[in-house]
Amino acid sequence: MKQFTKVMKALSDPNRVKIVKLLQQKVMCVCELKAALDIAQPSVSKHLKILEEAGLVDFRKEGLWVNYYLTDGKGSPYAASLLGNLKHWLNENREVAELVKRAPSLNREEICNR
Amino acid sequence: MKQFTKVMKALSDPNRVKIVKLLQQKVMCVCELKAALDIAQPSVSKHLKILEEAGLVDFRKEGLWVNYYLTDGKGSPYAASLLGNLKHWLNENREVAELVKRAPSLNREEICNR
DNA sequence: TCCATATATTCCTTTTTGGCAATATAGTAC
DNA sequence: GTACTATATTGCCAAAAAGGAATATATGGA
Repeated sequence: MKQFTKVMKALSDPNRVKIVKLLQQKVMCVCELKAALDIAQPSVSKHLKILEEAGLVDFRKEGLWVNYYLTDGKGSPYAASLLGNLKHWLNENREVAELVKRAPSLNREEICNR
Repeated sequence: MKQFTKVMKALSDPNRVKIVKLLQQKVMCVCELKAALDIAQPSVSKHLKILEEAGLVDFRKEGLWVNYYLTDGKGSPYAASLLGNLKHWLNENREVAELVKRAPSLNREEICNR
């Protein structure tokens, strides 16, 4: 039950849903997500932790950067199912569409360190 | 986006998930759900309203009773998908299994009015 | 070693949520 | 009309959650 409600709660926040939609495009570090969402860095970190604990995202440390990516859902059938559905859900949403369109042009070297 | 997060939020609370699992068994009134969940009546009503606004449940007034049932999901593709998945999800959960097992023996005439 | 950078954690504030008691509303029976 | 019952709404409190500023940690380079 807890495993299920964690996935639901993780996806009940718009910024976390946006993070998922962004990570569908490419692996991203915290400061790229911060730039895309325009919220404070600690908020991004906190959201990512919630998504991670729900089994929706995972990360790899690479140098100074921490690269986040969507899981394959192996850790949670609920996460797997929702991630699958979210591949096509919300693509027509204006806000999401704009975020996603801008995602490829995000460049961490330009964005971070300011 | 709001339509989606509403469904997620509605299903992020254990008592609301239990209500869905109970309504999979049969149409139930508020006091039956109150008895099954062992929480106060206003809490049940509030949970039901949240589920209703997410498009997960609907109701029919019949005399004094208000009978709640799961929607067919026509109102929301997200609700439809989750309701579909919840037909098989969580059936192995101990708490849910016990609730579901007891659901058929709930008798509103006996339970209410006390 | 010291400095700079990317991220995580802590702390605090504001908002939201879940719970219940009390009250209001709606329907039924008399 | 009154009395009774099922449910909804209101009001309040405590706990949880989201936000950000400040601080701590970790890594890389001089």
